[in-house]
Amino acid sequence: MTQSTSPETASGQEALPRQHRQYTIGELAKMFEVTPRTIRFYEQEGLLAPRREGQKRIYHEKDRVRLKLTLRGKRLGFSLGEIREVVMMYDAMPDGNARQLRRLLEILAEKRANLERQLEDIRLMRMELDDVDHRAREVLRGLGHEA
Amino acid sequence: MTQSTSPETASGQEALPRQHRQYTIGELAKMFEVTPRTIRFYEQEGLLAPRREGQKRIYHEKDRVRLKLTLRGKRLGFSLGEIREVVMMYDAMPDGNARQLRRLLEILAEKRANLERQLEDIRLMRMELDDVDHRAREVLRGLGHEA
DNA sequence: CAAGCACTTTACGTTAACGTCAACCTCGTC
DNA sequence: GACGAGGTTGACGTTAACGTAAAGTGCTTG
Repeated sequence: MTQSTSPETASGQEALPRQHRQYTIGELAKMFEVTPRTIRFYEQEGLLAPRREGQKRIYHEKDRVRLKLTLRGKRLGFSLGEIREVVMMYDAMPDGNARQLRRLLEILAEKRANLERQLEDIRLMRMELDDVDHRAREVLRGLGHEA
Repeated sequence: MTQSTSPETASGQEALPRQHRQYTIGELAKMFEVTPRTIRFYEQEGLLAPRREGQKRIYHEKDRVRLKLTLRGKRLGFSLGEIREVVMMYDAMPDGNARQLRRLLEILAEKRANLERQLEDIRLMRMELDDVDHRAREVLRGLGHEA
């Protein structure tokens, strides 16, 4: 179940030249287990900018990667706004002026600091989980022996 | 600035026996850089249960630790509900029945899995930040030389 | 051609996690 | 005894990140 879109979708795609692969909104949605609504929302927030073919949105590799990064950022607790900051500046880099670039470096430093703190938080949280786990198991053992 | 409450607050506390330390809501708030409102909200959500002295809330070490854990959980993206699940079950452990304990172990496993994924996310995110960083620096160097 | 499916826009609804404001107590102190 | 610094309880406001429902477009399939 949940076929996902890895096996050729039995449409007109054979040994696709890779990189030119296109996706519909529904395909991307299944791929990442989000709803189309979410994807449209990210577009509205300036995180994606798929081409249009008539009305319909057409997504390419670049869009897919962006979505992937966006979701990863979300899992790490970044807001869509923060994610946009980095992603957009990254795109604007080649012709970016010095001020923009420095600003980008600043943001990156912030993010990195954030990640480091999260690492520490995870370390601590793990220890506490271990602790609770041990206690729970011990109590369970106790229950087993007494009954 | 931001005196925080580490130095004796010049009240009636001298060489405090540690552990019996009490806190007002405002003290805790400053300590953790949250507002009193936030702390009251956490209480309302069942995450804290300070004693009362008349009207006023009095917090002890245990409450402080709980708040600390709660905020750490938040930084890791857990919802208050999730945090409550673990914290409350932890408190109910000693006299917990087997089913409850097993349920607790389940939850812990979930949380741990979550943390592992976050670790991986952080690893990847770091690499990408490094990448963007390098590119930005290079572009900056280029700008310096040409002008 | 009618039905069904995937897509579209528009717009209002929802939830979590607080912020903000009003109106009130209760100290110590000037 | 007025006052300011903290504390208290409502109660309503706000923001982010979507969910959900309505109403329409376009293809292809029985």
